[in-house]
Amino acid sequence: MLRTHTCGELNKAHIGQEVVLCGWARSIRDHKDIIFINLTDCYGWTQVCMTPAQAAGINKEDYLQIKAKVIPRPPESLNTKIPTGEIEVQCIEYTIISKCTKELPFEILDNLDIREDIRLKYRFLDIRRPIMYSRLRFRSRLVKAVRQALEQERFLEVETPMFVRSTPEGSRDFLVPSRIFPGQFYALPQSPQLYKQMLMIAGVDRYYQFPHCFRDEDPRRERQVVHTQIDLEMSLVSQEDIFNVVEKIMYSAYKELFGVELKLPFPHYTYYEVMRRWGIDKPDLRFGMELVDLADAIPGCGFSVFEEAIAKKHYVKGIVAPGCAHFTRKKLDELEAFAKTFQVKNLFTFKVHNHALEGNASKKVQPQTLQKILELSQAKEGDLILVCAGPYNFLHRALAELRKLLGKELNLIDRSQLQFLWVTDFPLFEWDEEAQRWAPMHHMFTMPNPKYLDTLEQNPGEVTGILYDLVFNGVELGSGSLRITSPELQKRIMKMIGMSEEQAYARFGFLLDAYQFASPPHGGMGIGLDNLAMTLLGLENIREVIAYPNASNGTFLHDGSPALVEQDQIDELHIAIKQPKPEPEKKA
RNA sequence: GGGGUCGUAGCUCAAUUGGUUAGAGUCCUGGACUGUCGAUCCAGUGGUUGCGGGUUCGAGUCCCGUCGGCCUCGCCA
Repeated sequence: MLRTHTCGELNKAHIGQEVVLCGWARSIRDHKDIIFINLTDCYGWTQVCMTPAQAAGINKEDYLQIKAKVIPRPPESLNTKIPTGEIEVQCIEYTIISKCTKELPFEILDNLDIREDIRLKYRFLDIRRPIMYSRLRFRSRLVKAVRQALEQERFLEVETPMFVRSTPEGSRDFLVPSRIFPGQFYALPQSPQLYKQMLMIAGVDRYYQFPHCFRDEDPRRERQVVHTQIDLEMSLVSQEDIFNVVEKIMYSAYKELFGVELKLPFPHYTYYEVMRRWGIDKPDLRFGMELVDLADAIPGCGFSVFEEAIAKKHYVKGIVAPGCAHFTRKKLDELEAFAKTFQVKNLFTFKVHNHALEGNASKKVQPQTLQKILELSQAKEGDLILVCAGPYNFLHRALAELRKLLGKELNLIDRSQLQFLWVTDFPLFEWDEEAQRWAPMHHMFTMPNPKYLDTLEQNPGEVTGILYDLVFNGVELGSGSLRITSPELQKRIMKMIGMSEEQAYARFGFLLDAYQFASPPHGGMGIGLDNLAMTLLGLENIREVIAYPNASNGTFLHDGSPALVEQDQIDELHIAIKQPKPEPEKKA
């Protein structure tokens, strides 16, 4: 090794020793007769003292190897903020191993406020910042804790293919053209789903992996085109068995990372219960403001918007914003505009004033209705009631987002709480308006709840699956299901979503075949690792926990991909590039 | 694909109603200074105002287009 110690480990015990340290010169403080340099590596930093003659020619971020003697600091110069703060090292001799010859695009500081694309382009400098290194380390420890918990439970780590058959269902595939077979393509896996199922058929019994998953969809704050999962699958299990294992994983992670012992088991709620009470399948239970169903107040209310909603079997529901009756017209307009981004057509507000309701819609409904709304909502003096009328999905989404927004703005969230929960019994299908057919909510290999087995086809919308999500503080960490292992049942499901047997075999023949060779019943779960790391750190940008993330347009700024390639390479792949037509020149 | 917002020195920002030579902090360079620790003090370098058009006597500022960042809706079994 070119060093005897790291820059973070020297302390009083080393005083008098001669050591060799390597690191970057992060801060150079010249006091004429003595020069201080913070020699830094990812483990910390050590103050190096140099004479003016020695320090000549050293620039910030030069990479140095320093032979030095460990000496105590003068009592008035102790630095209690860092572990090495009781000592410093007196430079004996040094080598500049590598010069920093360019001006830094930004300073290597933890509290940095610059455009993110610059950080992404110079990611190697960004990661030199201690806060970024600590996030990578956090993630590494998280993976280690999860792995330990899984190994403890006799899971076997198995890698699944990175080149797979394209499955046009679900999200868009990334495709890789075949050189050897013109016109044929590999796909990068959206998830290892089918391959882990086949591992169960293979008798692996308990599988896990931290696979990369590729989805060619527009990225988001909490989403990447390439993300990492904690993926697992188990044979011979009930839903509860999987919950147990995942709870152990989360327990292990919390213990390792925060020294906190989570309370197990996590509570369970059904999908329809969380939708009814919080309007969303991943509710944040750290604060109240549950949705209130106002349907009972509507008959005879005199307001056509409400009455028509009920007549159409839509909903009229609301939430109570505590102490918000003072909101200005402008603020209420903002809330309405916010709600409308979620495709509801209206938002009505009622202020509780002198134990009566006032507000934009209060004159449109009968007085007895107002009284009923007040009772149903249990709103108190000074509260604001926000009411929406509309179809199930849009209405619940809008109210849930309003609840989330107000919970944040009104500071209602108790940040000391760790609200894990399981959401179970999701519907198996959802109606695809565009395609005019039923589509699987999760994926088509999900086991329906047994009680619907005889009547699947009669009312697909009511069928629930053995299908569950793990939710934490309003964030969906992962989802999973028990799988269909019967080829007959699988065929029925495929037929229900409008897939002919021919199509099914063309796409999934390998899996359907496999299930004809006898399979143990099995199920599993996938948890988004990036998302989990971000959430546990309380961050809101997934790129902060990924070494080389993509920017929000899906490009990678650290190496400039995607990029053009040589025509030869394209020719070898037997493909032609169809350039978008250039815009016609505008007349002057 | 839609909407919002931003783009001025390496970085973070300012620049009055469209009006003189586009400023400040920081970084960098040089100098001063026995103890700093994101040192301090002094001086200096540093600009195609993202790019292309247009309006105007005059554009960082107004208009059109375009490119890029971030957020968001759609999308994401």
